[in-house]
This record gives sequence, C-alpha cells and structure tokens, in this order.
Amino acid sequence: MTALSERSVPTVSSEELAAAAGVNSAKLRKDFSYLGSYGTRGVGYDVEYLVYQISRELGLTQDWPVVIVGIGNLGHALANYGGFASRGFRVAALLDADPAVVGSSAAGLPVRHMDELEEIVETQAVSIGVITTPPGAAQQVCDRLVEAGVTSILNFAPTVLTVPDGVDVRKVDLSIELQILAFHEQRKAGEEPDRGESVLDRAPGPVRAAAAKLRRAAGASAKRTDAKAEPEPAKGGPGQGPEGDLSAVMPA
Amino acid sequence: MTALSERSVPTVSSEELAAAAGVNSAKLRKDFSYLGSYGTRGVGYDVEYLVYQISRELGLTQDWPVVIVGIGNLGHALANYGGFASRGFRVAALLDADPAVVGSSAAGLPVRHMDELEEIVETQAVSIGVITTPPGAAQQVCDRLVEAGVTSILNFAPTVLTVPDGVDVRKVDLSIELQILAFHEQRKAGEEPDRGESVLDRAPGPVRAAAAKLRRAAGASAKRTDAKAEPEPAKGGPGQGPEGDLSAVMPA
DNA sequence: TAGATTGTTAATCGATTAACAATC
DNA sequence: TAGATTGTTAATCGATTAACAATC
Repeated sequence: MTALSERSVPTVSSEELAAAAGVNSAKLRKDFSYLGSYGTRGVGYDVEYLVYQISRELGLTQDWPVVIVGIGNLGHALANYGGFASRGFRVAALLDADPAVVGSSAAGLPVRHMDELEEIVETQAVSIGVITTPPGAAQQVCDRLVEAGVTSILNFAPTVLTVPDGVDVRKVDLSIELQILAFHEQRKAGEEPDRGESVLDRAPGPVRAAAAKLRRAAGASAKRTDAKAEPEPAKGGPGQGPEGDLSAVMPA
Repeated sequence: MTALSERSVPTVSSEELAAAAGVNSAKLRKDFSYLGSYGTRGVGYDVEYLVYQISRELGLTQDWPVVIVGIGNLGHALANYGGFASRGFRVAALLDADPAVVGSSAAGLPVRHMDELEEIVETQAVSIGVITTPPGAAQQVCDRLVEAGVTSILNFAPTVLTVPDGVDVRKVDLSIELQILAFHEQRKAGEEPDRGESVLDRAPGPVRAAAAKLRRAAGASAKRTDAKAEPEPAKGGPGQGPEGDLSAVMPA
C-alpha cells in the first residue's frame, strides 16, 4: 500500500492487492470490512484513504513514548533501530541500574538511572516498556514498570514474566526463529534410513499407525520403506514472518 | 518438560502437561502422536524419553554452525546471546565488510572480513546465516550467502529478501512486536466517542453493516450507541508469543 | 447501460476437541 | 481385575473462500 501511495496510484482493487500480498481476495475484502466500508464498488479502494485508515486502526498515527530498560548491546541496538520513529514510537528514555553505564549515551540519548523511571513514566505518559536486561533482573524490572504505570511490556530477556491482569506482555526469543530454521534445515537434509524412524512416522493417523505396527512386528531392524515424497505444506513454506504454533511448521 | 525432568518426575500425563501449557489435552496427544507413539496407556509419557524425542525432532540435538554478517550493536547482541549454545547453535564466524570493524572482537570471537565467507561456509559446513547489516546491504549479503551454500537465512534487516527455491528466509522485525502492543494499548484506552467511528464498526458482518447504514442515514454527527463491551478473544489475550496473522489480533 | 468490483452470504475446508476403544 | 490414560475417530467449531447481489 505504501509503495502504491508513493507511486501515486489512486485506487487499487482487492484482486490486485491480494495478488501482491499472496492472499485470497475474498479474505482481504473481508478483513478490510472489519475496519469499515472503505471501498467503492466497481472502482476499488482509494489508496491514500486506505493507508490512513489502516494506519489509524493500527495506532501508527499516534505518538508512543517507550522506555528501554537495560542498555547492553541489545538495548543499544534497539535505541538505534530505524524502524521505530516511522511507526510512531519515540524513545522517551534509556534506563539502566548499573552506575558504570548510567551517564553514557546511546543513539544520542543519555542513559539514566532506574530510579528516574517513575518520574519519566508519569511526566511523559509512557505506557510501553522494553526490557533488555539480563534474565535475572527482568521480573524485578517488570514489576517496577507495572508499578510505575506501564501497561504494555516487550520482553527480550529469556524469562517468562508474571504480570497482573490488564498488562500485556510480548516475549521475543531470538533463538526461536533460529530453531525454526534449523527444524526446516533438518528436514531438507532428509532423514537417515536407519535412525529408527521412518518418513511414515510423519504421515497422518492411519498410515502412521499401520507403519508403526509393521515396524514393531518386524523388530527394531526394520528398514525405511519406500514412501512417496511428502509435498511441502503451503503454510510451512514461503513467507518470512513468525509462525504462532507448531501446526504451522509440522508436516500435514 | 525440562522443569519436570530437572525435578526427576518420571512420567507425566497428557492431562497434566496440557493443564501446565494451557492447551487441550486431546490436541497435545494428537500433536505428540505426529512424533511417534511415545506414551504408555494407563501410565502417561516418560519424561526423559519425551524430552529427548522432542529435542531430536526439533533439531536441538544437532550442532548448527551459523555465521553472523554485520557486526553492529545487533550483531554484537546476538553473538553474546546466551540462548544459542544450549539449543545447539554455534557461532562459526562473525563477518563484516567494514575494515574498521574487521579485526575487533565480539563475544570472544574475532570479526573477520566478508571475503572469508565462502571458505568458512565450506570448511565448517555452515547452512544457516544471520543478517544484521544495514538494510541497503542485506540483499547483496544474502545473495552471497546463498552462493556460498547457505540454505537458511535469518534476516534482521528491514528488507524483504529474494531468494531462490530451496532457501528458507525468516524475517525478524523488532518493531512489529511493538506495533502489536501499541494496537492493544490503543484498544485498552478505548475509542473517543466522536471520532466518527463506533465500536459497532468492529462487530461481525450483519451488526456492522446495520450500524454503518444507520450512521449514514443519520449523517456524520451520529453518536456512539450503547453497546455491550466486547469480551477479549481468547487468542488475542494471554500468551507471550508472536502472532502470525491479523485474525489473531483483530477482535471477533 | 455494460462492466467492474465491493461487501456479504453460504459452502467448503481444515483445525480443535469430545468421546471412546485399546491397552497398560 | 479395576482404574488410568493413550492414540484415534468422529463431531464440532471456526476460518477460508467461492459465489453473487448490490451498486459504483
């Protein structure tokens, strides 16, 4: 949509957009309909208007002050992250508990002491906090953020946080993405014939059960039987985004 | 599972595990059944055995050498990330094109020049590459990784990469997580009565259509009507993981 | 008016879950 | 044997998509 807007394309049909996005046009129309009735029959969607409406719905037109707590490499990286400003995020403050770090600067902002948290959250109306501390400090920092009035937390520490009702937490685990790649990589490589498993073990119910039964009957030395190559499931294949649950990466 | 293993709990039932994970026990059993028939009726699952089988299936028991290209703050942060080693990931090399960075060290490893890429990939059998370069360099680096033989790429640069068939790409956009938080935050705050929209605009088909029709008939000054508070959909509520598509964050 | 395209319904498809035979 | 619990089937639920009336 942004690309179309930059090329000054005035309108776009659900069919064109769907093709560009790789989704079904009916689904796209239905999704858009949740935002309101912003298209024109026989014409399509006004690009500028739709960009604005989607931006507004997603909260991109608002100013979102955020605090980043824990200014190590990752805190630094996030403070410098280019994508934030354009989406309405503004770094209200960088905070750290380590006196050796406090007073230094990152991305043009001074690193301030944790003790200033409460005042910053209040005066700048901060509702979103980012935790980039070591795992041991994360829950404590989280409690303090919540106490100060923050109601949304983005957690990069490898710790599952406990928060009261009404507070949202999102956890980013950088190694999960690598794990998903490794999982697919492993499948690309193909399984060794005599690792005690068969490709049939991954087939749906009845086939799998039959294969397992056969193998049990034949004893542990049973060889991999000749099976048709399983086609890659549509979901697990393309797309560069995160996948929510196992069913998206597991074979059909 | 790991926690149970550490407490030397010998077996666990699908019911117990499902309760702990907050999922349905039938779904859990069905998911496990894709891995094979690893439970015992009347008893449950052997904890150690299941941990091993799941680890193996996910590729956690393998050694995965990875190269990280682009050693800025984010590259540094990833090189130091603790969660990698325990999941079988090993940083085979840190690479950068900038002579000012080459020769420095991060996480105990020397930063080497991009020109060494091909040799490293070949000699260490690297199949996974991580891109933490500026956006402008990402596609070029990606092409070179693929050319060298890398078949899985984790991309932190805000660029959609084009790769040949058979190569997997996962894109991590750190600001998307913040956007999802901001989206929920906006909804928590509640909508302004006279912003020209109604909570009914978010209701499913017929209700929405009727509301829109009424508002058109009544003109632009129509006020927000009295509507029941919409209950938070199960999917959008708890959980600290990423969500794959809009249907997970949009209201029912 | 004829052609195009939306917004929505109804049909289809797939995922989740209740139920239960198998079996420890 | 009686109780427990798996693995799987069949029923249910929800999401996707084809189809089309509404309408520009």
